[in-house]
Amino acid sequence: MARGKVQMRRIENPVHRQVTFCKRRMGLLKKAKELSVLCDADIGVIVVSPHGKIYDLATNGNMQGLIQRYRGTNSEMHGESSEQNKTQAIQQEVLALTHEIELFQKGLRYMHGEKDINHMNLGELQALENNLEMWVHNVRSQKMQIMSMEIEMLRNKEGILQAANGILQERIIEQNGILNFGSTAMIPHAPFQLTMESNYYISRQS
Amino acid sequence: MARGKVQMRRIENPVHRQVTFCKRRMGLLKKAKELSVLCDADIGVIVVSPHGKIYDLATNGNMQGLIQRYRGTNSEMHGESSEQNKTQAIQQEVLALTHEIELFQKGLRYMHGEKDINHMNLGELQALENNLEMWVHNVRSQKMQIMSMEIEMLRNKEGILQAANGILQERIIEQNGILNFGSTAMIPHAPFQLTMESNYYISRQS
DNA sequence: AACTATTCATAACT
DNA sequence: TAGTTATGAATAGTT
Repeated sequence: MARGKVQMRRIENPVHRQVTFCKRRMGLLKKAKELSVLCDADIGVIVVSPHGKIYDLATNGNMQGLIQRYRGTNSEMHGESSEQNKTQAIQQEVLALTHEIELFQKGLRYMHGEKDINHMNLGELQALENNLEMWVHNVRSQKMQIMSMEIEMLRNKEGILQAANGILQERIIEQNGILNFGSTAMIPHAPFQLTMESNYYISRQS
Repeated sequence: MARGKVQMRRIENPVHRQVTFCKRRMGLLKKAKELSVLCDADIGVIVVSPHGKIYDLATNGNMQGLIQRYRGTNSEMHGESSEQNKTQAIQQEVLALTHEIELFQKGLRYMHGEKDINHMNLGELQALENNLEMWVHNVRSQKMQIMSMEIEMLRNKEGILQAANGILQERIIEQNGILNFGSTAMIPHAPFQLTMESNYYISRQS
């Protein structure tokens, strides 16, 4: 927000990230307090740093009570027959999270092949991220290169055949002249039509 | 903060207070999201309006897991522990699954570009999954199809030219016979060599 | 940690 | 309720 617009993505430089974390965390908590005072609202903020350190703010000084209220509205299962219901709810949560993980696995499966992403740490994932960009690019250029070579080879062959064709026609005309044949109409032209647009498909792909 | 400095105390005018609550609440949640993205932090915000309405944000999409972690560090504040003891194993499982999801999110981050995967719901993730599979497949088959058409066209052309070549050579031989020329050695064969392996590059890519 | 040049958030207004 | 604008606040990059 100053000295240049900031991109809304993870700050890669660890020092910058740490400094920004400090500054913005303070700003966030300040904003929360202000909102609480100005509008008489009850606010809780929990911030977990990348290293697992927890910072929190509860404007009424009681985060537990806030969490109670939160859980109360989001899963009307607090209070009465607490234990069994809570266990059930948490089990459902486990189910939901497991399902979510399966979705992620599907999303990732196509790109990591044999390696089990479950056993990759953050560093490996970062490396994977970098490698994938190159991977996609390399596979495509490899395929492109192979097919381009094939096309070039076929075009060369086409050129050779055209030249041969021309020479042969010339020779026939020449021989026709020697024989004093009245016409060259016997030489079929239609099958030798070579004016089709070779670059049509290639140019369309750009 | 605009059009005059605001006093940091409860806004008495109910209308002003409600408007400010709306605006600042949105601002607070935005700031929380930004901090989460920029610094790779995990943030939960709970806002309870004066009328008891609850607004919340969990940057990892899972407030429960966040609360679990929060309680983990402040467990001594939790009072009666029978409940927690009986569900502790499951809660830890939730924690582990939440962490696992975070890893997947990081692994996936490279491919969604601008969109913040932290704020995508399951439906959006499902759509992303489907789209990615189609995306990779479509781009590749599109390119493959175009180049295959080009190759096929060139091969057809090659076939036509070969046929033409054959016919022309026949005709020359025939005419040579008519002319009673001693040999056909004048017809150059080398440039017409057609035995090179057309499928070499194509077969290599499989 | 302190300092600005900028961008951002928002109070008042429409 | 939503949109605009003048102004104060937050903060990114720098020292």
